[in-house]
Amino acid sequence: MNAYHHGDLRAALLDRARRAVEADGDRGLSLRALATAVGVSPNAPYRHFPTKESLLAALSALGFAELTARFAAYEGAAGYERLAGCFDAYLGYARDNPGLYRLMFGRDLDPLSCEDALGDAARACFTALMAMVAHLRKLDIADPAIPKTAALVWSLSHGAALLDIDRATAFLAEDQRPSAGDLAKLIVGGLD
Amino acid sequence: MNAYHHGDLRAALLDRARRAVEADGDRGLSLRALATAVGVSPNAPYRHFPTKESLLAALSALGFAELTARFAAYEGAAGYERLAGCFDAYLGYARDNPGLYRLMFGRDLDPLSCEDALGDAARACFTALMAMVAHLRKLDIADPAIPKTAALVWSLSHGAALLDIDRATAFLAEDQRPSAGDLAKLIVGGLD
DNA sequence: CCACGATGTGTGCGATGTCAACATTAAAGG
DNA sequence: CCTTTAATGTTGACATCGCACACATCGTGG
Repeated sequence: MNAYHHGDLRAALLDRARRAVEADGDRGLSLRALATAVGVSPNAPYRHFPTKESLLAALSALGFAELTARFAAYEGAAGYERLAGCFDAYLGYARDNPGLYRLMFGRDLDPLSCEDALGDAARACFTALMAMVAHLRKLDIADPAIPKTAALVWSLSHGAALLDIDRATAFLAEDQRPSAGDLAKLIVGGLD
Repeated sequence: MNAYHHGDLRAALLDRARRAVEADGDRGLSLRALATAVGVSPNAPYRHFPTKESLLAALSALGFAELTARFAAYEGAAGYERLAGCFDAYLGYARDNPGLYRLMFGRDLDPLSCEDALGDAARACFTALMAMVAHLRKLDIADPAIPKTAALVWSLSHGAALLDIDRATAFLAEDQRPSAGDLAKLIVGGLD
C-alpha cells in the first residue's frame, strides 16, 4: 500500500469507470482520463485490463450480476406478483443505471454467447428470467416452451427499459408511460 | 464535375458510412477513413457535416424514414394483419440493417425529442405506429389511450429487434425464437 | 470577364488507445 | 535476513483520430 502501488487499482478503475459511464456514456470514456482520475499513470490500467473493451466488459458483467440480484428479491412471490416484480426490478435497474444498462447491451459482442465472465453473468440473468416464467406458467424449468416465452418477456422489458432511459417516451405524461404493471398485464392478458 | 469537385460528396459519404456501419458498427467508423474511401481529402466531409455526430445523425434519420416507409405497405390491411405486418416490417428492417438500427437508437441524444431532421423522421415513425394502433383498436387517432398503447407495441418491437440482431436469442432454435406473429399474438391476447 | 461563394486540400494540434522498455515494490525461498 | 522474482506502476513513443485554420480550385451570377 505504497504511493507507487495503488492497492486495489482494478476496483478503483471499475468504480470510476462506472461513474464516468453514467455521466458521459461509454462513448465519452477515456482510459487515460480514468487513470488520471484514479491517480495513476496513463498506462497503469493495462496491468489489469488488456484493452479498453475488456474493462467495459468487466463493468458490463457487474451490471448483469446486479440485475440478476434484483430478480432474487421476488423469488418467493406468487406467479403474477413475481412477474410484475421482475418487470419493476428490470425497469428500476435500467432507470437507476442508465449508462451501465446501455453499456451492457450496446456492445457489438453479444453478452449471452461469449465465454468469459461477462457471458456467465448474462446467462445467469436469463436463467433467472426463465425460472420466473416457469413459475408463472406453472411449468417445469426444462419445459421446451420456456425459453421462447422468456425471450418474449425479455423483449418487452428490454424495449421498455431502453425507450424509458433514452427518454423516447419523455413527451408522454408520467402516467401515460408504460409501467411495470402495464407490461405484466400485457403479458398475461394482452391489451384488454 | 471535376477531379477537384466530387459532384455529390454528401450522398457518397452517407452511402459509404452506411456500409461501414454495417461492417464495423458505428464505433469503428472513422471520418478520415471514410473520406479516403470516397476519394477525397480527410477534411472534405466537414464541408457537408459540421461534425462526425451530425453525419451519424443524418444516417440515422435516413434509417427512420426507411423504417416508416416499410410500415406504409400495410396501411390497407385489416387490424390484426396490419399489426402483424408492422411487427414483421420492424423486425425485418432491423435484421436487414443491424448496424444502422443500432445507430438509430444507440445514441445519447434521443431521436424523438430533438428538433432537427432526425427528430422529424423519428416522430413520423412513431406517428405511423400510433396510426396502426388506432386502427387496431378502432379508436380515433387523437384518443388519449393511443400513445401509451403505441409505446407498449414499440417497446416489444424494439426489444425483440435488438435481442435478435444482438444475437441474444441465437442459442435458441430458429422456431423457438419469438417471431413477428408471436409478438402480434402477445399484444392482442397475452401469452395464452 | 470577373468577383464570389461553394467545395476540396494541406498543415497542424491536442487527445486517444496501445506497445515496449524500464522502475519499484511486495512476497517467496533459502 | 537477504536475494530473487513476479506483480504492479511509469515513461516514452507511435499511429490514428476529430477538428480548426489557412489556402486552392471551381462553377456561376453580376
